[in-house]
Amino acid sequence: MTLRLYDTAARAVRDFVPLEEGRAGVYVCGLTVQSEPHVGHVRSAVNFDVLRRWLTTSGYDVTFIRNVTDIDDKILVKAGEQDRPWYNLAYDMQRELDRAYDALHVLPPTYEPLATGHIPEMLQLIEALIERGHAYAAEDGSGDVYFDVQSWPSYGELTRQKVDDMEAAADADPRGKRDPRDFALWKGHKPSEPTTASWASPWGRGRPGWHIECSAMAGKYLGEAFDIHGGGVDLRFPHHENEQAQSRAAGHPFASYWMHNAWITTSGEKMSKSLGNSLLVPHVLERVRGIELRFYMVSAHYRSTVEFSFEALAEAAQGFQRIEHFLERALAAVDADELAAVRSAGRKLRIEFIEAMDDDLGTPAAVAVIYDLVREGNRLLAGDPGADPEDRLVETLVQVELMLGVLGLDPAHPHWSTDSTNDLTGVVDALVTGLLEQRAAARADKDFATADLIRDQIKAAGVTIEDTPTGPKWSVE
RNA sequence: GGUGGGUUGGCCGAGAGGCGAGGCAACGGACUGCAAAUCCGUCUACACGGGUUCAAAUCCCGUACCCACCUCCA
Repeated sequence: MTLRLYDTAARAVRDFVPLEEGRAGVYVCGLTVQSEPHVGHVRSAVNFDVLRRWLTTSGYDVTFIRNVTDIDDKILVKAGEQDRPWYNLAYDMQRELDRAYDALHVLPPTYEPLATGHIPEMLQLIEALIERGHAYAAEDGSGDVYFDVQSWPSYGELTRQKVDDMEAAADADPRGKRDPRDFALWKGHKPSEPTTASWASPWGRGRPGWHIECSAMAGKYLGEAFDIHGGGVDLRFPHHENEQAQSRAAGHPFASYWMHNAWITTSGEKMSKSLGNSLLVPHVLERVRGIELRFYMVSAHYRSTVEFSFEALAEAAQGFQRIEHFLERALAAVDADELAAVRSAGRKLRIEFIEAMDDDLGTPAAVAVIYDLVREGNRLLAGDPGADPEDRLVETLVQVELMLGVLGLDPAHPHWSTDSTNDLTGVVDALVTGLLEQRAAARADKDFATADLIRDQIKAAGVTIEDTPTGPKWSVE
């Protein structure tokens, strides 16, 4: 069984064959840090985090690069509107983004390059393109440098478009362009823009075009040829098409596989920045925990559009809590030494889970495998004692832990430890325990009215009581 | 105009020629003093119209509606 991935360029699921055995180089387009991240942005990060984790689990030595675009038109415009330096805005938003990634346990990439830190690499690439006759400096003195689309016959190959069918850029102030579809590699400095947003180049001061950044950074950290390039569907054109064109025109084979995650939509439409604050990550995290939001995203396939709703999110959270609940109960029921022994013995993942993940990261099917095991485990917990050899429960528990871990969803992982608990646990425990003792006394006297009253009061405070064979347990809702 | 994707049960969400994905909700049962949690069971769906096939949600043709990209976008 080998890993198969959907390759946008081939428009088909293909066996993953790395350039170098045992290693995988992945480049994912990160964000332009111009505003706070919403759930859609984070979906991409979660999807590719799952890819990264699965590659690692499968034994690959993964180099995972995700960039930050920290200079571009919008950053300059927004910073201008807010009357602050553009680099301050970009840095602020970058930190917001980091917080959002962290809240969803998106692992830090191997390295996260900034566009502004790689100007020399970009200039080098642009010069190579000019030498090879695939780029030219505008003759209007603007200092712009463009990629010459007509000079590269396979332009459009990634998205199967013919140059002649493409609509010319509407903004096309044709200026120094030879063809309206030519795109900027380098943008000459404009007097209206801050000088801090410009760098010296053979064509005068200026700043890089968007597409060249990724080509330069991918090349620097992954080499001229690497395995997987990812990003959101919208990036296929023009961004990824242009990246590929300019990299290949410069003589670099570039990416072997192209992967694109689908959107999270609202009301059937793409989530755009004009939607306001309701879907910003911190806002959504007021309603559910980070691990629940991650579970919601992982429950859908990365290439399927997800219609976001708080109802669906709450449902997912509900479902996840059932898994967590099983974990808690099993952990309490199982012999600690035996558990430790089984854990350290290094169990293999269930074949159904592996097959699901190998099939183009079939996380929905993988989650279904987890639920099947949770049910199995619950049955063992509920059922005929004596009939069950306890090690089956231990095995089931460890399997569930393993699978959740692969998906970045193990609630026991230290990363999530601040998520649900807080310093008041001890205080609440003392209070609730006192009340539970009163309830127990009432129940012993068959005074159920009083017992239920106490339970209702506790519940009203947001604490749920569960009677177990070993006595009542409480948990905060 | 060109390109890519979608329409699945009350809801979410997989699958991609034959074996009832899974979850949430609801209902019935077991358990419980009653609950909660858990288990068992019920709810047999694939936009529409044709076609291919022993067999179609899945393939083919057509229709309708929706979304995305071709301008910044995860």
